[in-house]
Amino acid sequence: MQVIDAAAHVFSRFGYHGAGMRAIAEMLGIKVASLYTYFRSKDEALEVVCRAGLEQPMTSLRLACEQETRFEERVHRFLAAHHKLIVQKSDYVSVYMNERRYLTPEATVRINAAAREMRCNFDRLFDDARAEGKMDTAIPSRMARLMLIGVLRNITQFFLEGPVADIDKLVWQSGEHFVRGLAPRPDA
Amino acid sequence: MQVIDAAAHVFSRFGYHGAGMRAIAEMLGIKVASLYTYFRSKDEALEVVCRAGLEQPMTSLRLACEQETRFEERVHRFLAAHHKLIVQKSDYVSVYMNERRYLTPEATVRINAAAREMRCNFDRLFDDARAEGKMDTAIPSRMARLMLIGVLRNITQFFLEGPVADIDKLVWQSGEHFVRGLAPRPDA
Amino acid sequence: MQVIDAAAHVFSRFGYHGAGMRAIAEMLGIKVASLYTYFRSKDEALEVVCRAGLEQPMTSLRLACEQETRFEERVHRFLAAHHKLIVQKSDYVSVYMNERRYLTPEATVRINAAAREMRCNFDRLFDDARAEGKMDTAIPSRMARLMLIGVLRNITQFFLEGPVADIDKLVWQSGEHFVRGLAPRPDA
Amino acid sequence: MQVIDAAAHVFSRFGYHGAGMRAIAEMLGIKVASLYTYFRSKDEALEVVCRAGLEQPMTSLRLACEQETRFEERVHRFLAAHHKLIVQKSDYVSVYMNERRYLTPEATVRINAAAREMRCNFDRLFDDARAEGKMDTAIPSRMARLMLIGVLRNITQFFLEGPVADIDKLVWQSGEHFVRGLAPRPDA
DNA sequence: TATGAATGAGGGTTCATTCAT
DNA sequence: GATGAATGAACCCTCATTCAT
Repeated sequence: MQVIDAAAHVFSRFGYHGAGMRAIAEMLGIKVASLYTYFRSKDEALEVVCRAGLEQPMTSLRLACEQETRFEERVHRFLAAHHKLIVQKSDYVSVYMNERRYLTPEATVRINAAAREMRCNFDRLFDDARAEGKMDTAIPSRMARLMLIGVLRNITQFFLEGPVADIDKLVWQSGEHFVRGLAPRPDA
Repeated sequence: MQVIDAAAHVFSRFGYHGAGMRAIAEMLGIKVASLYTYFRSKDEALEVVCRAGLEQPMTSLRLACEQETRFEERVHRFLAAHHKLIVQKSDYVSVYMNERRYLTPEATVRINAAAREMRCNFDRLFDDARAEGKMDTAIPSRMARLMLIGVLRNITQFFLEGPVADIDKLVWQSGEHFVRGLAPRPDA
Repeated sequence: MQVIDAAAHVFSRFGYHGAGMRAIAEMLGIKVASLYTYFRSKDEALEVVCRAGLEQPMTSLRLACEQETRFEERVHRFLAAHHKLIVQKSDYVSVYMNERRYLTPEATVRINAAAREMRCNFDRLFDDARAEGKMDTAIPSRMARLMLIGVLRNITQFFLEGPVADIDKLVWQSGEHFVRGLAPRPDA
Repeated sequence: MQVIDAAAHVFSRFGYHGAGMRAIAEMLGIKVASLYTYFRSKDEALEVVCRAGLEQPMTSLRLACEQETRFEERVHRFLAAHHKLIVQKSDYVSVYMNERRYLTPEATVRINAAAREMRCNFDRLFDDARAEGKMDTAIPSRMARLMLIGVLRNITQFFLEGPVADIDKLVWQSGEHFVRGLAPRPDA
């Protein structure tokens, strides 16, 4: 097991402040002092995990947009990819979502720079949707973005809180719900 | 300032494990040892805060359902009440949302019992919506509930992460989006 | 035994970096964590000790100058007082002499401010000596001061390095030597 | 740069306990583990540095005594040589003076054996001075030795604590003061 | 009610050192 | 000769908690 995976897992499970270096070390079967061969500090470990937790969904979004042209399909594909991602790497995503606020100020700046790129990708997605006539023009991209992130957060959180039986269905219906909610009013 | 408010604020700001009794005491202008006059342990303080953070939204929901009959209005009123609530008491809500996982196993049981009551209120809301013809019958109540909780979480989180300029608009559009997404397909 | 005495003793014996909080605690018969009731950090403890180690010789010098008028007597009285001081409080003096370089930059500034006052007292001593005709006018006050501090350092160091048999004699002869060395050339 | 020079520099700058192997390695541009190719342990490095720090002044003293016959000149030459030495190799001298107390007991024994030889050289210097009529017969050689060592320590310390403007003058006047202070009383 | 003092446990981190490569 | 990885021990310090006052 990779050292950084162990860190992600432990941070995800116990929270950054609730997690001890000891727990990470034990999970790897090494001694605490040895961890410092792999990262300089707990802070840094958090940053590395957060960066991965941010970049993986970014990749999902980019791929979904590249491989699909229709808005609904893009959304569904993005959410499906995200679902697959959290099944395999939920730790990273959940740490990014729930623990990034404990990043060092400097690390926050660095992470935010990367996050800005993701926002651009979202905005492009919604611009395209509007061009397709799939999106109520009264809804600004920013709102749509915040709400889609909310969907992500929701899926992730329910996945983490305990095994949700039909999470596939939750994912699909969340996507469907999101798309429908965005659609222009039929009477307009 | 109330002792429990201070605890809520500190837990919200630094996370349960990131928060020290010292921070709570300093906020009240008393010494750490004095805190134990007000609660038996840090654990207990968390439970009290979480309970309040759960019950206040419950009240909002109950009131919204009592005072309104139309589904859309109920949702908007609920979200508006929630918005008002987090402006005043965001600490409690955010602690319930983000820190309840650090509750003692026993406390978790107690809190979950209360949470079950809220789930019932949600289910009634959606049963009524279906009766009103405002909700796609293919969507189970449970899904709708999870998604509405997601909306709550989203609003709360964005409020906390920093002052969102037009949060009123986010609240209203989140409600509108939620309602629309739930609506039966026009072609059905 | 006072907590700060223990710190002074341990710093003096093992050096600041060679000394552990454990050693201080053991000397007092308390646990390490309890030390932090008395000072905020090891840094701060060093500053307190250094301050005392600086102020006590300052007092000796002031008293010697107040109680005596003749230069030689002032020097002898000062050295004798210093000798008495290091018999009782050698720890403080030696820490000031040997460990003050490990002070925090901020603490260094604070200590140096106090040290400047002592330099003034020295300068006054030598001005008087010159007026008395006891001092070669070719020797600047600053030089004389540096050399007298050297004498202090010497006495202290020999005291610390192991019991010097006739330290009284060393003190007296150091003083005598210092005074004589300063005297104007007889043929001048 | 020689490995032992780096050790001397780091020990001098941070103190033996304040210095880490890492600092020495970084100064040489190698990794910590590689240091152990050059010495067996930190202890041993300290001993090597101390030995050099002791032997170099010994050489100065021997040369000064060989090349001069008059007492005053010997002292001045010795101090001048010492001054020149600390300009080039202050690290070694300062480590010997300030850090030798952290030597292993066994190393201490070895160093002290070498130091005894230096004491003999001093004693010879003062015996000659007395024969020349340059030294008050009431002052034992041992006292004179302790005081001359004090002068050395003083010069070294002031040099280290920061650039002293006219250190040449301090050196010369220290020597002059030392010699004069030792001289027999004119009325005797 | 309030607190100063004390503490066991544990926090993250650095240390000097070894050893297989 | 050089080093990455590993480690036991120690580092300073903070933690939540108790208790006599």
